[in-house]
Amino acid sequence: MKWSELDENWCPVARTLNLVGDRWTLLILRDCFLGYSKFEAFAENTGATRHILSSRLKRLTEAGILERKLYCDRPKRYEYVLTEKGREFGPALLAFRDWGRKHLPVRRSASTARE
Amino acid sequence: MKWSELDENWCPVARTLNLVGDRWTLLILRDCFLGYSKFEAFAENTGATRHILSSRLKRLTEAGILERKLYCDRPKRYEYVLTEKGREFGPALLAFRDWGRKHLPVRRSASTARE
DNA sequence: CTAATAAGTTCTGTTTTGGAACTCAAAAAT
DNA sequence: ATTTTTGAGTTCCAAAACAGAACTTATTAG
Repeated sequence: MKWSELDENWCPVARTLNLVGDRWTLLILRDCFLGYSKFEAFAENTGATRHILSSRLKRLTEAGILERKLYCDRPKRYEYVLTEKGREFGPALLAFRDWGRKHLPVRRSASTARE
Repeated sequence: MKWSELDENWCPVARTLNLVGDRWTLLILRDCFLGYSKFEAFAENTGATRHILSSRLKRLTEAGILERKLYCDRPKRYEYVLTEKGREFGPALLAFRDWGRKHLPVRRSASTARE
């Protein structure tokens, strides 16, 4: 089955997955909720290659989840910010976070006391 | 970055994605919540190839999200059922469902009145 | 003039995936 | 008694996606 055929799937979970259900896309959205908006920041925080980042940001923008805004005119520089539609995806990420906190604790070396 | 390096990621969202953050895995879990448990049912409902299904079920089982149970002795037949850990993933899927219902309505041909 | 920064694009080699066919064991149908 | 069917996978190959690094473009800073 081609992934794109899920567009018209009767199941709203499947339709959602078709759009944002891949590894990097969800990490990019996490970054957005953490307040990041720049290409370089996404690259650094998610670990995605610039290649993939580029394709995912394009998709999220076309889907109206992110908006590509000019924040510097010369030279042209763009950033990506959540739209209302994108912000409403927050609960899904919180559910992931909560489940991960509870079921996938990280054995933390003393030096990395974050989270 | 290798995906497996996310195992020890400081971010619980990233750790969760490492385990279940791919297309087919989440559809399989959806099926589990809908009450399906058989290999053939997953194959039919998700549209995943048997190849991928096999690998994802293995991963979910090893992670303690599903349990592989013998339900027929001769011939040997196994089914996959959610563990408590797996059931607690429900809220995440509900969040996906809700977002999909709201933001990705399907233009429905009269014949497919479901959902 | 040279280097640095930001946001990408291009290139190449490795992985993962899609799709179909095949296996195995036992039961049901002809 | 053979053939077909069922369920749960495994194997094979071509096609698609991905990782990593290098390159581009525009402009400012040293």
